[in-house]
Amino acid sequence: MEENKKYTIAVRIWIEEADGPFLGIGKIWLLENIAKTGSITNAAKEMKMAYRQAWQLVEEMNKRAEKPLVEKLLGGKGGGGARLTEAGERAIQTFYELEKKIQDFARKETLNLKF
Amino acid sequence: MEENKKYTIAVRIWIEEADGPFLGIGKIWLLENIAKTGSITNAAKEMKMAYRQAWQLVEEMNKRAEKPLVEKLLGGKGGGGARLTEAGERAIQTFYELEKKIQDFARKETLNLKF
DNA sequence: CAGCAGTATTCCTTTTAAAACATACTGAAA
DNA sequence: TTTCAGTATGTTTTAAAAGGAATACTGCTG
Repeated sequence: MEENKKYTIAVRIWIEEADGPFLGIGKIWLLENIAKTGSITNAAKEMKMAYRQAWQLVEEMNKRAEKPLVEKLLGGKGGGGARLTEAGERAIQTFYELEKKIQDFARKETLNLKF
Repeated sequence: MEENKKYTIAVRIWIEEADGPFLGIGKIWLLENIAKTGSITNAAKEMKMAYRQAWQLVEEMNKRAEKPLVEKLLGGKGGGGARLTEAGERAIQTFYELEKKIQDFARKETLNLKF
């Protein structure tokens, strides 16, 4: 009798826009952490990511979405911060809904993979 | 009236095994090119990939599949070559079937993405 | 037994991406 | 008008991955 390894299917989704990949799980995590911490700086720390990169991702998202997903507050009490716009909140929801549907479907389709 | 950008959903699937990602579209292409050209060398050329890397991918596939996906012929007329095993042929089929099902489903679920 | 073409394998260079560093700028509040 | 924490941005360093070069091996064939 031959060996019986276990294989599973993995699915990754992201949103494409005219200029290429627009929104995947990485940016979604960033959005969530911005919402949670109130700033890009702290979100980046939370994710052990450089502020610089986090900031660039936010810039890109805001430019390529129809309206900004993150509102940035410059200067003032506490130096400022960042928070999600309505569109930002919706983006998270939409993404996870889509992801769940597709992954559930994929799991259902997977039985007895052999290689 | 506001801008109306077009967003689409993209899906990528791959097969996981105990030690992590096992088989994705890249290795599938390699398998196809080996089948088409009869050798790893020519498959690599076709894909503008270094022989070295192609060879490593084949090694990995063969080790982690229950049985080898590629049969390698060493020396002899024409120096040898490589061809797919039954399991290799089946892997390609299985992968594309799964991919098509899931992508079709994803496309159906996508209407009117807004960000 | 020399030639050949592809496999097998090591080593070194190059490219690229990520991370780290540095430094202005902003504006509310004490 | 100085402090402060976060945003904004350029530069440099480092690390990792990709690529290329070189060499040995294999076994049929003329």
